[in-house]
Amino acid sequence: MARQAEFNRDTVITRATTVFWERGYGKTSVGDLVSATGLQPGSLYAAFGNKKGLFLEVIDHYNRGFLGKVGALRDAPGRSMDKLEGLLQQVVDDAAAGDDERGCLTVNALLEMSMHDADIAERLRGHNARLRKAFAWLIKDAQTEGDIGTTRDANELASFVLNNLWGLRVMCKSRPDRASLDAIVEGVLKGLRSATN
Amino acid sequence: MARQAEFNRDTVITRATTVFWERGYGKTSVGDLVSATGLQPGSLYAAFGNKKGLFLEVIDHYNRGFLGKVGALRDAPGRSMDKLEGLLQQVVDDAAAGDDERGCLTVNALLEMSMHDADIAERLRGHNARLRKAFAWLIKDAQTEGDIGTTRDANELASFVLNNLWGLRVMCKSRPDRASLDAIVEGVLKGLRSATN
DNA sequence: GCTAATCTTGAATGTACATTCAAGTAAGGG
DNA sequence: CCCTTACTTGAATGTACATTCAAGATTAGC
Repeated sequence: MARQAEFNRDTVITRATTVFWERGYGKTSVGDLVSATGLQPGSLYAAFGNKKGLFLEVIDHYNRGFLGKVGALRDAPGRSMDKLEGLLQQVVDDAAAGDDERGCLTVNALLEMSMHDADIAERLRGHNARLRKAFAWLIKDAQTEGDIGTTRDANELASFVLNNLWGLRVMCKSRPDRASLDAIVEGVLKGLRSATN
Repeated sequence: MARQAEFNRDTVITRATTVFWERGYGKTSVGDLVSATGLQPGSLYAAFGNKKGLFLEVIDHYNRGFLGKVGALRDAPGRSMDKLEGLLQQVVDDAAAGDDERGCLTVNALLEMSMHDADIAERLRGHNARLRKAFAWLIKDAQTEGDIGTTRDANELASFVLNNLWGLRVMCKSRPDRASLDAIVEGVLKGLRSATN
């Protein structure tokens, strides 16, 4: 009965993600998005409402991805403590390689936007809460496996881990040395483990 | 031989700090700065070159302040380990009060600008390095006082502490609960202390 | 009280931007 | 093959902004 859209929504979101991630929200112009996605302003606005609408979908998509990764890790075989270490190590590797000066889209967005846009702030806070819960599950597993003591609450320990993850996402912006990054991972693991008793 | 300036440079910088801190660099217009400082565009440009020049002076001023605080702490009486805990606790108190959703001007600026402006990025990296050194001195003191083991390098442990400080500056943007914040401080202290042996 | 030097004022300049909209284009049912 | 419905195009709109500049104001030495 009507003409069908020529673009694929996921492809557009993925391409928009790259631009927002590299430039931040404020510095990304609609023109940049037009170039990156191949959609003209009219189509972009018809599909996403406005720049902010597209951005919200972008951060949702991004967080679903990361959350999925942590969830999948939980189902994978191996000790949970090793999985946690592996996750941190991966962030450290990216930071050390200098590839990832972009940091984390969520952290970038949180710092840039939370004071200025209540909708974006709320969305990001929700994502953070879900991510913490995912880490808490992993920590609970490590507690039942005996690698972390049960005297401390898993949710609170998850906040400690998350805090260091966010820290690393800030650190990577100032090209830190490898030894320091390794010391951070070591510090986190000791901070977790020493609750064993 | 010539007319003298009517404004006080430090006052202008302090007022500009407030605006940049609340709004970020990109969202702060020169108009905002004109309102906040009382200087007209012409005077502002004569005194600081441009918006970026003023911002550079603002972050220098801000960091001198924080660095001075850590330096003064070192000369104060008491155990260094307690001083470190006190510093973290202060950030936690601010975050828990919800006063300080502004976070840290340096962290905000690092995330907003490091990818887009090499001058600002370099300046901030320098400040970070100096801050880490200040923490390393405090940790060295704690090592000689016997509260932290000497098997691990003080600079690397300082990175771990700094990492958590940066993390807290991100955390405070999503209104975290008190218990989690306390758990973070506890995690850092255990991560440091467990090196004692 | 004149001159030279500097500061202050605020309107003007030019650019970049988010968003809108009217005209053109495809697709499928009748 | 026509009509309805929806998508696409890209120029137009209006606003917000960083920076400049010419005209006026203030100081200190002479």
